[in-house]
Amino acid sequence: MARKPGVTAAGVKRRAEILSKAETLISRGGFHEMTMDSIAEALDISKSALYHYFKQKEDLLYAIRLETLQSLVASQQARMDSGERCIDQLYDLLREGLKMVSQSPAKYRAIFELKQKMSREREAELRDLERDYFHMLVTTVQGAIDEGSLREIDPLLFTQTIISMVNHAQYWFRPSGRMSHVAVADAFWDMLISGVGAEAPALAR
Amino acid sequence: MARKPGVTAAGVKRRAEILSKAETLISRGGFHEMTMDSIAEALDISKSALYHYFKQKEDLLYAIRLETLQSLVASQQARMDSGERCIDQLYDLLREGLKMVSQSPAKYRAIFELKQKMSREREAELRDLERDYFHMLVTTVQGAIDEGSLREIDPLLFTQTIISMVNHAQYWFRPSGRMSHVAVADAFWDMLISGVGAEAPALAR
Amino acid sequence: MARKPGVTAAGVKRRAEILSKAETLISRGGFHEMTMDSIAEALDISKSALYHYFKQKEDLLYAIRLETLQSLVASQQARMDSGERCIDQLYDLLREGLKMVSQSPAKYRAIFELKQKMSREREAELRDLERDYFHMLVTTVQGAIDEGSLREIDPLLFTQTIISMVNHAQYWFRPSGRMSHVAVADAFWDMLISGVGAEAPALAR
Amino acid sequence: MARKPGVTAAGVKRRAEILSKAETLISRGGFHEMTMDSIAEALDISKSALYHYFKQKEDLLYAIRLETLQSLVASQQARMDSGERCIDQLYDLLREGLKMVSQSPAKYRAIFELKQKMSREREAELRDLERDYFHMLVTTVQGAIDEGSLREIDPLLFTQTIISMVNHAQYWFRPSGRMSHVAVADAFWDMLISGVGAEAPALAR
DNA sequence: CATGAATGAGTGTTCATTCAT
DNA sequence: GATGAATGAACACTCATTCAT
Repeated sequence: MARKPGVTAAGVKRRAEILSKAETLISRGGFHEMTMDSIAEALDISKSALYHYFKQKEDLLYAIRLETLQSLVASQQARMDSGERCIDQLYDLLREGLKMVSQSPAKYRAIFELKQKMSREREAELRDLERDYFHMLVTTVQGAIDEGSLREIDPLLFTQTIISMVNHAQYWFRPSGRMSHVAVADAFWDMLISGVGAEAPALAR
Repeated sequence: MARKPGVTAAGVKRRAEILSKAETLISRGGFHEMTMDSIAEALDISKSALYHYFKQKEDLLYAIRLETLQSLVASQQARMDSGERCIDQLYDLLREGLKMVSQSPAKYRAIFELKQKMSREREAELRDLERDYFHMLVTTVQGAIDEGSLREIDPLLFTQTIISMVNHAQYWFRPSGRMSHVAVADAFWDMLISGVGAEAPALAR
Repeated sequence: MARKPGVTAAGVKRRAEILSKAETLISRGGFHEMTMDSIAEALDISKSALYHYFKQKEDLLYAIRLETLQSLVASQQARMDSGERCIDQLYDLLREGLKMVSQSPAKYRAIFELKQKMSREREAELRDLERDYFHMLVTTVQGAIDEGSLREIDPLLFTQTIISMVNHAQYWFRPSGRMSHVAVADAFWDMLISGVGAEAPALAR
Repeated sequence: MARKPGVTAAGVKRRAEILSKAETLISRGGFHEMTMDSIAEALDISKSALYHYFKQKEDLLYAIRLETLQSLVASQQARMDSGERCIDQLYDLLREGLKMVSQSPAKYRAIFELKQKMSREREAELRDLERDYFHMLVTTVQGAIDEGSLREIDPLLFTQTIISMVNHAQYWFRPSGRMSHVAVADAFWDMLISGVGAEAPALAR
């Protein structure tokens, strides 16, 4: 795990501050804007102090991705444990996802753009976690099919569709725009569930 | 004018080689992995030769984004001029987009992740081009509604949905996977048009 | 504050070494000959170590000019506080100036040729210091007039004359030459005070 | 001599344009601002064309210094041939010098700051020319002493004094200031000839 | 725990110069 | 004569990382 044990209370706090600042720096300017120097300067501590808590830059990246993924997994687990219908869980996922993207794009960048520069083992570990998360979602989609809420579609592709919508929102959604994130979620959901075709689905192909 | 590049046939070729190599480097590793050094080394030319064709790194980025956007605009324009039904144009867009993403992810990174580090004017110029492209798509969606192929949905959100699907595919689609890009396009299209809800749309909300 | 330089005794020493070496390099070859590389190499330290003490080349230039100006101001202040007659202070200024120019031309280059390439604020700050120094000299000249040692001449022009003599000496004076710097100062002083005209000043105009 | 023969009339003109532009670039920004690139760009010709007329940067510098010195020598020679009294020639020298410095500081920078980076022979050649010029001035000063216009002073030091005044003026004189260059010349001249001491020369030393 | 000192490998960029056409 | 192509050496500056105290 390679984490410095936050023995002191102050130490634990510091560690959290560092992680938080790192995320902030990633959120504006992306991956390469987050330098050890900039973190140290922003927190007004010495670079050496930084290396006390994270002995490599990779450790920081790893911690961010790990915690983000774990929180995603935890939220979904909570939904799955809630007894809600699967179809409702999926709607919640979409809405909460859009909320998160609009509030802290860094989180999503962390997941999708930080994959580089990590040691084999850690990369594998995180990839597994991601896979676990993806499987949870797919399972929920399958559950929605089984419970009769969704028709017989490809569960993987539908999962990717939801993720696409959420993830891509970071590039266009503005909280100050004409629609709230809830309104967007509802509109997306309506299109997904009912389809966009006219009555007689005179579709190409 | 005393300008440099692309007067000689050899020069034109070199410029193209550089651009192509730059795209390749962006496609694996993203923005910061494309260094002037790495391009020069990969093409086995001196860095100074590089600077003969592009006076700044930014110029390279600009050229890539510009040419990519222009080709996207041109394809869509071609579709709009073809006399095809709008709904069919949209399907083509989805399929061609997935094909492009799967074949050269760099193109899409170029559009969505290269936006930083550009001078005001150029950023504005590209943003306008992007807006133009987006408007073309929205217009086509509206056309599909008007021609009776799509029901009355929000044209902007549906456009974003298609773009999301295409763009996000760079993160998960593998040409060697179980489905071809055409199969994915068809499956996506089916979900979008017919909706994913079961008969009795006993949906949440 | 997390600032770097000059906390350790060793650090203070290094900083001084760097400044000194920078002055030396400026003295032979002027502004552009003083490169960060050449300083680092001459001191046998890494360039990064240099940047530990001075974050920009400009900072080095600034430090040199600042310290030089401050020492000039301090010397003149000392003379003004000494109770000496103003006329004697001016002679001292001339003699000390010639001494300084002959011993370390870099100091004077620093003042008169390093003005470029500095940020607005710093340039302004140094310009103010220069102005202060100039005003001190002018005040002393005026004092010499008031005390009856000089006739009613333009104080500014006479101040410029003294500065001219001192500054230009860097281009011709050699300590190994036929006259010592004291002899030069005396000869200059004699010409200035008594004038160079013959008895009957049969001057042009 | 190494000059490209300006065979064509257009060629001669080009050469002059280049020299002129080079001087302009030196005048603002000093020696290192004059790059072969900047000259070529400013004149809208290719760098290769530049190298047609001056095959090294040094040739340009040499040409500038040479022509400047030659024109200085020529002016002084003209004065010496004019039959004017030596003392009047010296006044003219001061006034013309101040005029030149105020109008084109580049000329003076060329003389005093361009000395570096020149091959042995050329440096020697120019140094000789400078020496010749200096000797002409010294001779004129001696002539003024001999003709009874100046008292018995050190001719070399007085010559340096005049040069100092002229040369240093580039650092403080502004044509738009309170005094014209003629007024400055007159004031300098008055101080020099009559001296600045009060009646009873109760001077230090 | 924390700091300042120090480093090596880049990273974008400039510049004088050469050469084939 | 003139141009575009190409180069190598420098240059200011950055960044992740190590170490003694």
